[in-house]
Amino acid sequence: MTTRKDLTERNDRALLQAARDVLAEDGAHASVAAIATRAGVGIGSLYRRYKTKEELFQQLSLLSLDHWNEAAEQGLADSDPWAGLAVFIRGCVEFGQGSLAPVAGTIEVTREMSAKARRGDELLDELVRRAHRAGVLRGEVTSVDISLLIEQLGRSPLVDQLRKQGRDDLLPAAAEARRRLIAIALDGLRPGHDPLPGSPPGGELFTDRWSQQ
Amino acid sequence: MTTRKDLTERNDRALLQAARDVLAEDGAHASVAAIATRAGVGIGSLYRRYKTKEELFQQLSLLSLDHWNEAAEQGLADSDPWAGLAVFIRGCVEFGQGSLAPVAGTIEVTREMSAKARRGDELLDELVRRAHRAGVLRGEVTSVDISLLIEQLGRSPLVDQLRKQGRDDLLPAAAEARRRLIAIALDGLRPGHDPLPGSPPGGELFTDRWSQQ
DNA sequence: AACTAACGGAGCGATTCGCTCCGCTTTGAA
DNA sequence: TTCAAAGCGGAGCGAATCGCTCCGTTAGTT
Repeated sequence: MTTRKDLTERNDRALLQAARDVLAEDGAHASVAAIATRAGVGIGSLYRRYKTKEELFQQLSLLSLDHWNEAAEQGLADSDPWAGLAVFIRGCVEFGQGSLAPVAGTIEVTREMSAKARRGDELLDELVRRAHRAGVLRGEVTSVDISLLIEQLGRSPLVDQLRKQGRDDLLPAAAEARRRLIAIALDGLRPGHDPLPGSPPGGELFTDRWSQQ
Repeated sequence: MTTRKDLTERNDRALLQAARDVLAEDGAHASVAAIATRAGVGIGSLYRRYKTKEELFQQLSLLSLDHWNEAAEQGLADSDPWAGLAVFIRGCVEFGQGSLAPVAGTIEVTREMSAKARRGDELLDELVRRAHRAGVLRGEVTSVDISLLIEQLGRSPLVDQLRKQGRDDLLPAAAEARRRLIAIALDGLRPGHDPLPGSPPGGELFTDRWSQQ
C-alpha cells in the first residue's frame, strides 16, 4: 500500500533528478518553475520541501558529493588499480557531475559540503596514487587533471540540447556516442604517450570556485 | 588617419568576441545588454550594426563556420596526416567552437550557413580519410566522433566560470590545464587501443540540431 | 563655426523571475 | 459516514530582466 509518505519521497527524488536535468540544459538560469514542471510536481510542493531555491541546490550538491565519494570507494574496492580508476571516472561522468558547475559560487557552501568535498579529494588522491604506483596511469597526470577531466566530460551539450528540442528519439544514440568519447579520453590517460604540455595544474583551480565571492 | 571607420570596425570585432564570451558563460540566455557591456560598447551601437539579436548570432555562426573551414584547410595543408588532423582539432577547440551550441535551434539557418557547414563536413571527412589511410588514426573513429569531441572540448566550464567570478588571475593556469586535457583526448585518438564501445554515431546527431523545430 | 554621423544609455512594454497563498483532493481517525 | 488535517497544484504577486527604440551628446569633417 503506497501511502502519503511514499508519494512524498517519490516526489522528492523526482525533484532532485529534474533539477539536475534542468540545470544541465538551462545553466545558471534554471528556474524553479521549470524544475517543478519537469518533475511533474506543483511549485507549491517544491517549496514545501525546500525553503528556497538555494536550499534545493545545496541538497543537490550534497548528493553529488555523496555520489562522487561512493564512486571513489567503489573504485578503490576494485583490486585492479586501473579498472578502479576507470570505474570512478566513468561513474562520475555518466552521473552528470558537471551539471553542477553553473551553481558553483552562487550558493553558500555549508560545513557539511566542504567536509564531503575534502573526503572526496582524499579518495581521488588515493586512487591516483595507487594507479601511479602500479604504473597504469600516465606519469604526469594529477588528481586535479582528473577532476577537471570529469568536469569537462561530465556534461553533454549534445544530450542537453536534444532533450531541449524534444528529440528524445535520438537520446540513446547520443548516449552511445558519448560513451565513445569517454573511452577515447580514458585511453589517453594510459601510459605510453608523449609528455603532457605545461606543468601540473594547481589545486586552487578546482577548489577556489566554490568559495563565495 | 581614418579614425571613424577604424573605430566602427574595432567595435564590430569587439562585439563578436564579446558575444562569444557571454554566450559561453550565460548560455542561451545571454542578453544583448551583457554583450554590449562586455564589448565596451553602447546598446545603440550594437543595434546599429545588427538589426536584431538573431542577426548577431547568425553572423557569429557564420564566422565560426569560416573558422572551422579555415582550420580544416590549414590541417589539410600539413603534409603529415596526423599533425594536420591535430592542428584542426586544436584550432577548433581553442577557438571555443562549442560556445555556439546553445544557439543551435534558436536561430534561423540561412542558406549561406548550411553551404558552409556542408563544406566543413567535406573537409573534415577528407582529413579523417587521409589519417585513416596513413594508419595514424584509431580505426573506428569517424568524422562524427571528431565533431562531437570538438563540441565536447570546445567549451571550458572552468574558464567560463572563473571569468564570471572575475578571477582573471587564474585564467592563464586554467588555459594551460585545458591544453593538457586536449592533449589527453588527442592521444586517445591514436591507434593501438582497445576497440571503442558501441557502433559509430550517425550523422544526424550533429546535423539535425540546427534545423528548426 | 556649422554640420552630421556615430555614439552611449535611459526607458518602453512585455516577459520571466522567485516565491506566497489558497482552493481543492486525499487520508485516516472518530 | 463524517470531518479535521495534511499535502497537493498552480494562479498571481512585486521585482527583476528581457529585446529593442529613441534621443541628447560627442567628436570627426568641412
